[in-house]
Amino acid sequence: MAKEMAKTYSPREFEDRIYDFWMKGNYFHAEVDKDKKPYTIVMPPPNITGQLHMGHALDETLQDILIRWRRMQGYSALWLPGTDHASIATEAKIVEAMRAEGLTKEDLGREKFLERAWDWKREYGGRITEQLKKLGSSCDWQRERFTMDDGCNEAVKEVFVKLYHDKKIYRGNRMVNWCPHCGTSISDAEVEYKEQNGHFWHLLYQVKETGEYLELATTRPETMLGDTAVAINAEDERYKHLHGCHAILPLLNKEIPIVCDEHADMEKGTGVVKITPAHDPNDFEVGQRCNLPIVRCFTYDGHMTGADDVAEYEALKAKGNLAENEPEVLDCGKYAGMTTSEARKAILEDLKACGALKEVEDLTHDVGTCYRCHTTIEPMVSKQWFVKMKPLAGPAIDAVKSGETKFIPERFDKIYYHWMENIRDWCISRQLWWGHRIPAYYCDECGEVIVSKDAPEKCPKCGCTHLSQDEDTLDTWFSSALWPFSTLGWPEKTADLEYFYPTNTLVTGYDIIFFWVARMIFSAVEHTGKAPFDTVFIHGIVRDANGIKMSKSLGNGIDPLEIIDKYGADALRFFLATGNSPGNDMRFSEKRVEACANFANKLWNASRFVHMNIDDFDVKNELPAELTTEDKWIVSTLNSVAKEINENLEKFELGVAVQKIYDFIWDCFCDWYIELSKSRLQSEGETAQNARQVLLWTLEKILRLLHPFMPYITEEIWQTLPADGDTVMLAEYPSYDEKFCFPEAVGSMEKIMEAIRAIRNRRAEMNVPPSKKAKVYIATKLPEVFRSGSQFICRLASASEVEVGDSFNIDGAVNVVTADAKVYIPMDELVDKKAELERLNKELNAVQKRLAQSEGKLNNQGFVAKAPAAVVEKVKGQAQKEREQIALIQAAIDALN
RNA sequence: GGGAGCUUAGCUCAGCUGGGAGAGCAUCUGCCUUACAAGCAGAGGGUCACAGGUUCGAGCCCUGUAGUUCCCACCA
Repeated sequence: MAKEMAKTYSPREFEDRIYDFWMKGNYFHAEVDKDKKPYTIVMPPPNITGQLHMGHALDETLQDILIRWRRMQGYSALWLPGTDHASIATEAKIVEAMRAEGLTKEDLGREKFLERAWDWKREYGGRITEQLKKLGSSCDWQRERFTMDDGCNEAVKEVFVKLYHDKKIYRGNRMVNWCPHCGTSISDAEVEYKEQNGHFWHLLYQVKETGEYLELATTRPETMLGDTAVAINAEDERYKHLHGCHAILPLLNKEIPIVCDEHADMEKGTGVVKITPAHDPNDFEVGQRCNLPIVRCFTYDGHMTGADDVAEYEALKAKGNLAENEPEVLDCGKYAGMTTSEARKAILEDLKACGALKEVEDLTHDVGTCYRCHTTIEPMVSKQWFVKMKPLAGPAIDAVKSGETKFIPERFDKIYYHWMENIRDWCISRQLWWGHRIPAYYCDECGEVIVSKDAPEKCPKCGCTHLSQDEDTLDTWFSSALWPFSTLGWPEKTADLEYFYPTNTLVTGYDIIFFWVARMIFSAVEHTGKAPFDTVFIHGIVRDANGIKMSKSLGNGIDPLEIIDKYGADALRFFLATGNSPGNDMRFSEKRVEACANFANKLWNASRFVHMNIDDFDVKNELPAELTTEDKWIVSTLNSVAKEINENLEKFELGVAVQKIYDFIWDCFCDWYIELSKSRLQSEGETAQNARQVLLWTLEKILRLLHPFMPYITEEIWQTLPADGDTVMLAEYPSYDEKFCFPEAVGSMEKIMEAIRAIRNRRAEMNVPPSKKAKVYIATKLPEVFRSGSQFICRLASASEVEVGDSFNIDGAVNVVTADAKVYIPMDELVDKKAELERLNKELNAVQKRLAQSEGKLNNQGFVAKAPAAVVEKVKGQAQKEREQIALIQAAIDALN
């Protein structure tokens, strides 16, 4: 029955094989099962462009631990995997690949480009999921989804159309963040602010009416061509005489009004601000308030506008298709066609030449950059689609306030509230081809806008059949926001949706709370009426050994696959789960991974030991009728550990749980129980057989307990043991059981262990090798306990013989005092009286200190009156033991003198 | 400008509702004790950043300070 175990632990030999075994057994698949409770996790879909990194490894490991634990507890546990189409990242990859062939997007056209993109997806999109499998992820691969598959597309269109008709999606010219490199607008959340060294250029604009010069400062002088006003504060005494006057824009010699607006802060600089409504968010607002024209002087690919751009604008105007806030376009003349940075240089030179540049000041300021390509963002007025956030944010805030969804750790709810409460409308249109195309159609004839899931045949207004679909696609996060329910079949009312939704736990890093978590919450509340998950379990990022964020550009990333190859997936998982507390960053440490692999090796060898002892016998995986003290101790300890681990997991304290399993396996099982069992195993008949059964039973429980954390090794070992079932994955997770509680046996065992430790300690201090055995006398009030433990004292504390009694009077013996016993080890030749006295006095001192502490508490009326009775009792017990110990040590000292 | 986290052994970090400070690595000592030298048995090492406060009792709760990291914010 029992299979062999390989002599050495080499994870490479079995991890892939075990994963195949699970796949073949279909053990990851979850079904609607009315007899079970559902437990659902939807995987944060990694980008199809992605390579597995430590962040994924952490995220996946935490999810897999939770899902495996719940599955073993008997839940119908669904972990739904998938990938994200990652519009900007993927499109950039494909464009880059095309550049090598000398092709541009425009050369190919939309259709051909998309064909390439899908080819690319088919070829590389599965790479990341294959890598996830290496970690042992027990996802239901039958349900794998993609954010751009038909189902998700259906959900996206449904949501878009619905929101449009509810007036929660609108289209218009607004200030957006424009990335000249990616050639698209991006949302506020996608802008990363980075501190950069820059300059403050002080310019002089002459006032037409008075001839005086107004000094104003700017960090972006090239925008001056688009200035349509100069603003001052209405209250500013310095400039009251200028109300209604005009300034002359240098270089263009254009007359622009001097307006009064609250934006001009009297306390800052000169109190005069240039206003460029087309290229600055604040100025756009000023423009709206003061009714200023919007003049655009940058193209959407980061150059200065010229005659062509103006012609385009004029054509649009002639057709009567100018929308509200449509910016006018300036012919920048000599600057036309320059990049914005080239234009900056040229303009500054010209300003200097004409005396309009007063001075240059150095400064550091935060500059918005694109989170994908890190190009400086140009704020631009542009016609885009937006989601109106105010009506969505309120209910989403309530979902967390009411506790329907809770963040772990809790502090992240504050971050969430702050963002939601101050949220601005979400720009969702992207000037990209790879993504969900916006389901909006325009009548070529009358300009009517039709938003519908399917392309209309004719314009409902004028009947014209020439309609064209909006060229833009949606923000990737628009489809990710629907992920928890679109993947379960929404908008259809499927059985899956009914059973598995709302999902239970969302596991993700704090870095995408805004991008994703918040948007899933408001989307789910809006469209399903329910929060998408009950718990958001937040983790930090994995940094390198020096605490630096791992990044491609720094080249300090550590490839999880290499680590897996070297130490095994179990070791990596165990490392990621250990010492990692919710919401906090962690450092990668190869040393610690190695320590985790050593732990796996330890378990491997312990299992081999059990095998050695059961293979030639018919051993049942059940506890014998008669349990010895040490049996009861290990069974009872295991029972309490199982209880605590379940409690810790319920509270998402994975790191704490993992530490407890580690300690139990290494200390309790390996270092103590196995050692304790050896003498029994050498005997005959029932005694040995019972020991074998307890060993097997305990090991089997250990494998179950550890399985969610180290799935491979536990499965590999489990399958060599005589146990019921095909896989440890589906064995019941150990939980607290009152019938396995043996507090008395635990107490006795601990006393024996304390004595053993004390003896070992003394022997080690005196450098006595284990081979030198000595008789041990134990004076105690609990003779039965120590008599029953004498075999262990012999074996584990190098005693040749143990004699237990009330008291002994032995000269020239080494003394060891524990809380419950005084131990004499007669080793005349080794006893150094002076050193022995010194040690005893040191010990006496230490115990006296502790007694003083205990008595201090007991003499404190406040403590006795207010502390819980159990605590007071405990301290009383301690004080009593301490007094006894002092007496024993004192006696030993007296005997030596 | 606002907010959050962190500061515990030489290093990296745990420490769950307040009730005698822990792990891994490193260091030192002794062991090949027939599962494991990727090991066994021991040892040393901490004013829990600092200052107040609450409490019978504080690493843990409150206030402040310092250092550090991060997030948010339209400051020209």
